Amino acid sequence: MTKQPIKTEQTIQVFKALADPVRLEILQYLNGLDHEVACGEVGAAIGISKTSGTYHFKILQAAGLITARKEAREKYVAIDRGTFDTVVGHFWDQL
Amino acid sequence: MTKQPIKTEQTIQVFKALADPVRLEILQYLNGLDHEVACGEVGAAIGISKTSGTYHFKILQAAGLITARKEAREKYVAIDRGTFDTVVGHFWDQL
DNA sequence: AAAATAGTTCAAAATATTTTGAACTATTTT
DNA sequence: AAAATAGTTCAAAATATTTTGAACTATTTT
Repeated sequence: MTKQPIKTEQTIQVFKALADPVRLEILQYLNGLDHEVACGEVGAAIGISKTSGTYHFKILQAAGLITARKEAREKYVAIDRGTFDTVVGHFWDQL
Repeated sequence: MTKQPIKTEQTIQVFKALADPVRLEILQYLNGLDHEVACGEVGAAIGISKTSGTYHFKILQAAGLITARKEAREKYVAIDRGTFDTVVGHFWDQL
């Protein structure tokens, strides 16, 4: 059971996802909660349009920084700190 | 003597600097060394043009990820792990 | 059944980043 | 003094990211 190396592509995807003020606001909002919330709640809280929300949540999810679960009409999102900790925590080692 | 909060702008600048394959290669090269080297050596090692080097080294330096010192004709660069550790290490705290 | 709600898709426009080459400055070598 | 070397500057072109609005799907409320 040896540790999996992290691919450069994943590292870049995560850093790109983190390198945007809107997405940092989303993460900040989610980080203050200990439960999932609907995308609409986040969007309303930080003042972005639905369309913009769809775009940014997709990037965060693809990077593994949030989890997303669609239930009927709504999509529930929550922060996923594991990806950050893994990718960023091992940055120097496997750079 | 309380810790300084890190501004969102700096966090974004650092993540943006890290979110590029050329710059990751530069950091990887520098990370394997324990001394400064001329920009030209790095550029030759990873196969980029002088112009491209100038562009990327400037971004890395502005983000605080490398130190740069001009001596006569050459510019010597070295990795600066402190910025990464500070900005990224405190990410969740002060998000 | 109609209206409202939550979110998505698509394409166009706006904006930001990266690459490229030519001309340049300053320094070192011949 | 001329040539070579290390890096910079500038502007244009190429590419990537972000924003916007209209039309849409699926679900829930009235």
